[in-house]
Amino acid sequence: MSEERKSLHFIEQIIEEDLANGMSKNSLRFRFPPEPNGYLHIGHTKAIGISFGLGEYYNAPVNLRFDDTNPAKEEQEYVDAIKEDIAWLGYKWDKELFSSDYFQQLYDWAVYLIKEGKAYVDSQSSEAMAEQKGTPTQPGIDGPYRNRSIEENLDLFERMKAGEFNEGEHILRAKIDMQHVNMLMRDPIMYRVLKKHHHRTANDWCIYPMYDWTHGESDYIEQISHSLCSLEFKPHRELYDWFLDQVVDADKLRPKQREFARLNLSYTIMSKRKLLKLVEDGVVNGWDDPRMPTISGLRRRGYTPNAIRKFVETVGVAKRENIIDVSLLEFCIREDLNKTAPRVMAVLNPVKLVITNYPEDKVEWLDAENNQEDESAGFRKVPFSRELYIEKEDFKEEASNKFFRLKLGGEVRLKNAYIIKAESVLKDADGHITEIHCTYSEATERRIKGTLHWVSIAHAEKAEVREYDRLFVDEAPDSHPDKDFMEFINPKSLKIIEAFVEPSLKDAKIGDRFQFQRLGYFNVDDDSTSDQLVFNKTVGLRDTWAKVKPQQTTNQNQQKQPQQNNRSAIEQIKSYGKKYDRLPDDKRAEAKVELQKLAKNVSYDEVEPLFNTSVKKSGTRIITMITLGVLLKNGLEKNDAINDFIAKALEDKNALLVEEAKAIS
RNA sequence: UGGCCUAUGGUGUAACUGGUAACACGUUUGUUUUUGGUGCAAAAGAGUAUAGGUUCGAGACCUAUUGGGCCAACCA
Repeated sequence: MSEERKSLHFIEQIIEEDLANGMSKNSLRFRFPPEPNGYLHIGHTKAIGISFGLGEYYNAPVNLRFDDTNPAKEEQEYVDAIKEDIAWLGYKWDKELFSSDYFQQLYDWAVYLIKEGKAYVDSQSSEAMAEQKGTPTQPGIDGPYRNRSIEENLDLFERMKAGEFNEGEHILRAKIDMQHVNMLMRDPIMYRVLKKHHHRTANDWCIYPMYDWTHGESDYIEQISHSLCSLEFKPHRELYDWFLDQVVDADKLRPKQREFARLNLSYTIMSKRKLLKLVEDGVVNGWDDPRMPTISGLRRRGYTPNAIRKFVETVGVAKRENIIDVSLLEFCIREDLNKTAPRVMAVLNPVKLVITNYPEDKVEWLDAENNQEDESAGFRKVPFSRELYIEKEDFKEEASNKFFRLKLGGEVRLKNAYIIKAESVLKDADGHITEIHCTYSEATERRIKGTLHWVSIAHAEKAEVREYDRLFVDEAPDSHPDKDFMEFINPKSLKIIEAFVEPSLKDAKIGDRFQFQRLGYFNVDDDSTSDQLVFNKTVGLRDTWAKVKPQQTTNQNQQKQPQQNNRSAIEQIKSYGKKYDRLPDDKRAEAKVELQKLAKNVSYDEVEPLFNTSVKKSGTRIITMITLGVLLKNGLEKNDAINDFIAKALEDKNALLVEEAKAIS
């Protein structure tokens, strides 16, 4: 009946509008333009998801364009890695292109601009140019070379291209306006001399175009309809349009740049430069370290393309700064893996358990369900014997009845096997438990509260398990102006464990994903070999028990109060105004106390404007009255404005207001 | 001493373009369960930064204020 209309995000709305205004659906075309100077990270997946997602939604082509205009930083290795990552995410690009494909066209256009008197060669030092450029609040001034003749500019530019000059001697600038309010419009640089080998054009060029000169023109050459980028490029739009104005043909499609807020994830960083530092300083073991927020890191960690795509879809597209909680990412991967990952038993922190009434040489191969979420997953056999490992955490000699696990005299179910009862323990000289002695019962139909996972010691495979914690201990490590992000590195982000896993895992292949029951999701790491299994912990299961038991620190998201502490007292008082008269009695009393405290830090000048508050906003008038009361008590003299305000309040319909007014009249 | 962008539960996004705030995560509770997982059900949590205005009616429009972000690389 009611067609479920998916609400469109603002970029889709812009496109819909363009379509409605006559743009053909066939001319829709997008692009994703990474610079091949590093690996793609989770932040890029948002940009990828938007452009490629739009391509899928409108059935329009999406180009993959490498923005390779700075040979000093770019390498083929990164080109290859980026392609691998995008393909892994499951997106298909239409054409693979490079900005360097357009170097000749860009050069020709630059010559044209010079001939039109819209570009010139500047021969000053970068310092001198920076000085003339002014600041955001101060206009720039024209440089001495700004009015060189067209002939001289043409000659110089040609010689720049021919390699006659060293880096830094000359540059080509657009001639726009040195007084422009937008810094980027103050004669931006179009070309610089760079005597560097380029990963694709080798030594064909020794002048390279700058981003602004390249990007819009490349979009135009490719006939990109909507060029989407992150918010920090907003000021570039004006220049993007200016450069386009110089070359566009009215018959051809003119690209539009639009900007969205980039993705930020709590407890991590997204800057390529900073990620590179983590790699170079050996904080992590490479770009694909499972702790890295790179796509390759997440892949190695065991994340699935589906989960990442779901995540990007869930965070949405808007224009305000955001920090998304990692718990959302974790939710997405759990949701996916829960449906697909085979269940398996592994013990990470073992303690030996002996079933005293089970024959010593007996072995049973029991049926275990592979995945109860997936009927087709079937069953496997797991070996059961007299001596097992269970998790240390799953046994306590004594515990409250909130503890559903094994305790002396208590019963518990062994997953896929029998019910056991703990009878006694053996301890070493230090009092550590070395063995738990139990008896078992084959009557498994009974209701039993706890179920434990286990492995048979004789049959278990040893495996290395790598457990990861977040890389940073701060929610936003690179947002502190006075502190370096490296200060927040979590020294315990990697924990290597010798674990025991059930024998069916012997044949696990690199990349295989499992749920270790009751523990979490794990995948087989690239380092795994035929004699040594290595697992990464992708993410733990949701663990409501962990919240109940006394937590020893770790970085729990401590509930932070709405940070109004740094807001001024009057601002805080005002925020009470909205709700004050709707508060229940007890809360209102508390609020009043708080208000009176805040009022001590408020001056009369701050309160007076509130006297004009419209009659219908009684809450604001009440809090104003209370604040005023405090001021009067502290020696403020009544004046006409105050008397007026009180007099009006006394006649008001609102009983609370009348009451407060009476109190100080 | 500027310009541009932005402001909705703890977090992220919605609100059919002006009709009284919804969805997801997170949290809590109940239930199911041979995973303290999953599933199912429910609850709490914002009155939309502040003030003024337009309007019968504003989260949405206008004005001012406040907070946050971006802009001065021969980087992208």
